[in-house]
Amino acid sequence: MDFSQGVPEPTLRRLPTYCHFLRRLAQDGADVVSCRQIGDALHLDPTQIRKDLAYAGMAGRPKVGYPVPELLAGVENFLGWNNTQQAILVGAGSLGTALLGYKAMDRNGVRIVAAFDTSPDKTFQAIHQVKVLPMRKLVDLVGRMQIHVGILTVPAESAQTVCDLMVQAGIRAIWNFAPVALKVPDTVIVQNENLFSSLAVLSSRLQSTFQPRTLPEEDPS
Amino acid sequence: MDFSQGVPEPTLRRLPTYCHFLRRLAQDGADVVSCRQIGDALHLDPTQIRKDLAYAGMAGRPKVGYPVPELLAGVENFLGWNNTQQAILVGAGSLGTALLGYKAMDRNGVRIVAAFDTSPDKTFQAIHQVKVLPMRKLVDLVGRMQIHVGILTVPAESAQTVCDLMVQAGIRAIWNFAPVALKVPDTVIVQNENLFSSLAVLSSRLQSTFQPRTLPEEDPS
DNA sequence: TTTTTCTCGATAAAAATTTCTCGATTGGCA
DNA sequence: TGCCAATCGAGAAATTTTTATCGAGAAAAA
Repeated sequence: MDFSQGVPEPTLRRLPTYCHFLRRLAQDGADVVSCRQIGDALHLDPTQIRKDLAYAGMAGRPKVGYPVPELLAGVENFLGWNNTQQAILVGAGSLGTALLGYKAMDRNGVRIVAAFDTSPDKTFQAIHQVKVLPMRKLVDLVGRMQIHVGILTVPAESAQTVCDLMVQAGIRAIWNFAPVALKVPDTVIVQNENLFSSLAVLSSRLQSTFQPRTLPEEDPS
Repeated sequence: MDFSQGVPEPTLRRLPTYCHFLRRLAQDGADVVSCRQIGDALHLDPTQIRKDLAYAGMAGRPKVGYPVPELLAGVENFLGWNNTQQAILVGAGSLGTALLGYKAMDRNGVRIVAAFDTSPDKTFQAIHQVKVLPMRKLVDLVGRMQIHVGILTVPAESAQTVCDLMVQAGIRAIWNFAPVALKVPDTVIVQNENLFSSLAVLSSRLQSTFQPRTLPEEDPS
């Protein structure tokens, strides 16, 4: 397996799906699982799954498959989900609030320890048991608690400003929900998440079922 | 340009980003824009942008670029954002609530006209001006209002059941936030959105900056 | 024990996507 | 007018990702 280029992003994106499925399998008490089974359940090609798992360093046994507990632990470990990263969230709007409410976050490698917002209505309140603090506390808290992950759920206009603040505070990785290309030093990782990208794929596909985009064979002019 | 295979998904995912940028340009009163400019702003390759725009059927002029208003209108039209689809949302949890609060949804081709939830605490309330109804009203409302888009923000356990209900009601496209591979007839479009996929890429990358995954050159045993 | 069947692992082929190259077109400027 | 610089558009090349093929290993069945 070629690791020189790092693990492909599509592989990384599929691994959490496997985790979720494996957790359920483990709960049901399954000992082993084959790529075929995973593929059937997840509508994916077994070969691809085998390759993804190989990237994560997992090996199986012919005719048997992979031992479920080891596989789950291995993939979670590979994704860094066993030593949970502490994170801060900036922007306690509706999306920010939703993320604060996600209990599952803990089991997915990230724990939000504090939120920040500019609105005085929100600061010093708690949302889903997480305290919301004013922005001026950010740099100090991040530095003191050695936090590496920042979640950015502010409007597009303020995204770069907040991003700069995060970088200044020592944040190493930013999960960015603002539809903006952030400028950061190349020591900082930015992972963009744009919900509307996904929605665009949907509505574009839906539209083309109504009026298929056909290319004229010959120009009939 | 080859349309026989349809528009590539990566292209579709980038188009909304262009829209967002173009809207700001249009507000600032820019007449024309070149791929270079867009690329600089969005950290993308100009050639790729040119190709994406060509897929959307847009043409520019050498030395000048693309006229901003036409380009914006053209891309929005291509994405089906000018004739907004009505949608229902099922699962008024924290994520569902966040989506209901997204004012921007309207400008992105989808308007949520009703929400559904099993919890009696939530039904017949309104969240962000959208009424929450009990599940039993779903089939009738979808049929009566000729709604084609369903947004699925329920827990994994109930996702397939709700999905079946949507399909039965006549939904043609499902935006699925549950980490489950839904089974649907192949006339129905499913667009999966898994926030944790994105988070996994982030945490995996972050982890490898701490302890790079190196492949041993030679086995030193 | 031998055969059959299933699954992994590695390699190769195919497909999709991104990046590069180059000629053509257009506006600005001397 | 004629040259220069910028940009598009199309095709080629390179890269990445997915899918297919095949041999080997291991359990189950004969």
